[in-house]
Amino acid sequence: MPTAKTTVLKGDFTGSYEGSSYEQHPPTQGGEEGSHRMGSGPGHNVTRRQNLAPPDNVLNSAACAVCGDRASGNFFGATVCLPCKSFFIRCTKDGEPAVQKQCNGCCDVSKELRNRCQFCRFQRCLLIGMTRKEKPMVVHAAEGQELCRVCGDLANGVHFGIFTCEGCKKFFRRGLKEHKSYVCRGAHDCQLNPRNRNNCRACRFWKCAAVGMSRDAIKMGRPRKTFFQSKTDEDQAGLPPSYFHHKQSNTTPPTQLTALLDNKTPQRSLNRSPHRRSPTDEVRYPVCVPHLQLHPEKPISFYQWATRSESCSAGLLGSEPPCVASEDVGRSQSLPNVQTMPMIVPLGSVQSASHFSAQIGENRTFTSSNPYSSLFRSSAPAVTQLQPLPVSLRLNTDASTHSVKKYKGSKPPAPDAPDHFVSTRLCDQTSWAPPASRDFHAERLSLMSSVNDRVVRGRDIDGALDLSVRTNVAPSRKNGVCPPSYNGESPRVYSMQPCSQEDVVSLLRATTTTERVVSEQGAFDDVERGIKISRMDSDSVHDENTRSSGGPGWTVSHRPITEATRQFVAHSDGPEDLSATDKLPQGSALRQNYRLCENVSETGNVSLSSLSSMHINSPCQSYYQWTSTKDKKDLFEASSWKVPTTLVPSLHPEMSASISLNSGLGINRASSETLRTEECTEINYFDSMRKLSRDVLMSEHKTITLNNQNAQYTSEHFPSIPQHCPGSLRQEKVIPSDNCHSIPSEHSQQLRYQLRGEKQSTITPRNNAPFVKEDEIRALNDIADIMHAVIETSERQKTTLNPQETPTHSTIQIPEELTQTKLGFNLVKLREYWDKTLKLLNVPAPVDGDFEIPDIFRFIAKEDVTSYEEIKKITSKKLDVDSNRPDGLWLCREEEQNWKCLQTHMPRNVRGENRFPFALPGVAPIDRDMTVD
DNA sequence: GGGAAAAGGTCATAAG
DNA sequence: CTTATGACCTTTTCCC
Repeated sequence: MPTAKTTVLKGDFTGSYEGSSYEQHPPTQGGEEGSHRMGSGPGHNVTRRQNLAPPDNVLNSAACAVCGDRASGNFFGATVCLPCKSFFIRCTKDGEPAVQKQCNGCCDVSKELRNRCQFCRFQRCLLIGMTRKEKPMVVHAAEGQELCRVCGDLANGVHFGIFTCEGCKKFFRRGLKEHKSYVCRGAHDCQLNPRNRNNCRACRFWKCAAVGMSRDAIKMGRPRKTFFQSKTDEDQAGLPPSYFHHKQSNTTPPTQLTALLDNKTPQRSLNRSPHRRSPTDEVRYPVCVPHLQLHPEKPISFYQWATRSESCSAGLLGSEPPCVASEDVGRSQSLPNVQTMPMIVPLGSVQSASHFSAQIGENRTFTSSNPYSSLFRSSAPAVTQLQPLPVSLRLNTDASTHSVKKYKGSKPPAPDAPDHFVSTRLCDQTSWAPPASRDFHAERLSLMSSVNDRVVRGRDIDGALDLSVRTNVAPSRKNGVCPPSYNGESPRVYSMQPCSQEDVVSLLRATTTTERVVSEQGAFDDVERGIKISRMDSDSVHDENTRSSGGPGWTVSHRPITEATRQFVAHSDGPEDLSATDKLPQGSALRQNYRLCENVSETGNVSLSSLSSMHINSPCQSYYQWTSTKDKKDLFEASSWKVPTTLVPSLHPEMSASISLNSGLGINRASSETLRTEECTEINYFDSMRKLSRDVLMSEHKTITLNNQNAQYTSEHFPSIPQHCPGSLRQEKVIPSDNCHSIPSEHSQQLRYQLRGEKQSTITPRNNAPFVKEDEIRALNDIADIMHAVIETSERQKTTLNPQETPTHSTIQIPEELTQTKLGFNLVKLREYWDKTLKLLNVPAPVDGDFEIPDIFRFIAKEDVTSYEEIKKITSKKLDVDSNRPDGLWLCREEEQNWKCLQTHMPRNVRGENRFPFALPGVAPIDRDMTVD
């Protein structure tokens, strides 16, 4: 029988906490930690609200008690208009209002004059009784009552195995259900109480998990009678205390659980191992303790708890990766003992976590913060000698376009918009329609020309233009407002050119917008859009149909997976089952390494570009261990985007310091080299490329990038590598050091196999690879030869030029035809270009059809391959040309799908606590009201 | 099958 | 206008 619905009187807070044992506390002054506060819904009213709402006709005719304008309803305890409601919200948003008295206190606050004096208007609000009712910070439970283990509010039962209030129950359930990935804007140490529990969802969810809420702990139905009857005091020690209220008085001494939760000294011994429990001492309810769920037969560790599917799916571990390897791995003698690995737990949980760790026989240390995150600070002395860091940031143009569109909240470009991936950033900022007054072609030519001298340095080993050529900072921010440094005239290009801190911050803001969307809306919305802001610590977007390149923070990528990719991965040393990463602990280094394996483009090329550029030039490798927003913030503050000159003594002002190589032929193959300024010539550049390519292929120990989460593993198995060797071990190539060594990939492979529970056959990851090493070497040699030919051509051109007109830092111009094509990658034009090159080199060119550059170079050295048809046959790749594309030239089917996806998915307006930005050094926070009406 | 308890659903509401 | 929240309500699950 449904009960009659009650109508709630808006703003009626009377009766809150009536009948409860809450203590009424006056509101705190100045607010509590964190000024951010989510809409907390009816949470401020605890008792069921009465049907006290006046009839609509009464309300409609009522006047605002503040200004006399027509009231819109009852808000904050008074009948007021919307402007006054908003005014009151603004005044009380961050604690006490900041309005100062600058009058005699008798100003007219009528409708017409209400904006004249904020002080008097706010006084009027207070006078009529407007108030924000909040829950008390501390709640005391009466007899028989339990407090919520998460926030301390009154619990109304056991939810997910733990006594919680209704709100936390619902909150936790939502978190699990909706795959939310919350971000703490603080230090993951937000204190939770009934009043501020909505301030930080990340910490609230962490707390929920930390106290043991879990789907595994769900106990449906009626508890067994024997559950209460067969327990001795000792056996009851670890049980939720409320269960004993059914059988005994509430004077039960503190149990292990309550003692830990309340930080009291338990009266019973805490050293009993759960292993000692008699099998007859059946505990039907999982005993939930902080970080551990003890089970009589099979105690599980915090790690096991943390890596349960729900914990992972909820993104719990993504925000602060607490572990590096699995328990199974830990049992191997040849692998690190995870029992002793430091484990990261939420702040305030160290003691209890350590306690229970010891209780079940673990000898593990716990820390509340990433012990590695501060490593870069330990090398801070060099910060005294700083020079601006020529950061090379990359944004995929198409992805940044996505970003803009999403954030702008405007429609995607019209289907007939030409060159949408490029031109949208040049489009009208609100309609996405190409303005008739603008010549896109000319603009792009101008853009390309402006960076032409740098573009050549972005040319990849395979001759393709580096993606960063087409990188720009999207004129982001909502409603078309651009980042502060964006002048609105032409797209700012961040492409192999020095960026100022302001530029970086601008880019950061532009991209973080999307990141926030990703983290807030969850992975699966964005999978549909095929967008991700990659973070090495985040797997928020993960779907078998989408791959994103892992990047140091800001790589925006869109990379659909094709069957060809799967095949490639299957025949490489990557995992056969791409979805296998789901089985790995989220946020763990292993998973990240796995993702490197997945970092395969639709061309079958393994992209290591995300590992190549930025982090090498960064003052430390900490980009790879960004585990939270705070980490990023700290990194900003510590590095100030400068690099110790002692580390990079002679950076080329434009070229950055590193040259990296994507082998394109397999994972775990990368090499890099630093060029000094005087060495930064094209010849040296390509010589280095050639050298690197051979190094990559010839090296017995394929370098594998490990981040600091692997430091523990590294130190145990490679004692010569200091544990504090920051970040990527490939750093050895940048900062030569006797202390840094590369990691044989076999070990990584070994880990993978063990983690997957598979038998490791032979550690020859390339056994099934389609090419043998010699082929690759020849192919890369040919590539290098091609590049040399290009250089020679350029040199010949240079000699014909007037020396005074010769560019000082570049002589190779982008072929004009490339600049006129979509992203410079029009296949027809590109093929023409390459045909010329190949002809120059007297290399058989493909005869027909579309082609993919990597394939060309992969097979070019195979003597038995004489036509592109054979190449296609071997690679089994198909490039579908579809006339439905606006310009009639789909690159592939995925592009078409993306295009259609783009059209069907509208961006969402996102609010909430994850709203960017946090304060960045030296830059004023973004004005959230920065809108264009 | 009844009872008990928690999971799960609904929707008014605060807040922006 | 959107969103998150949580008090209340309904359904599910399990024990007796």
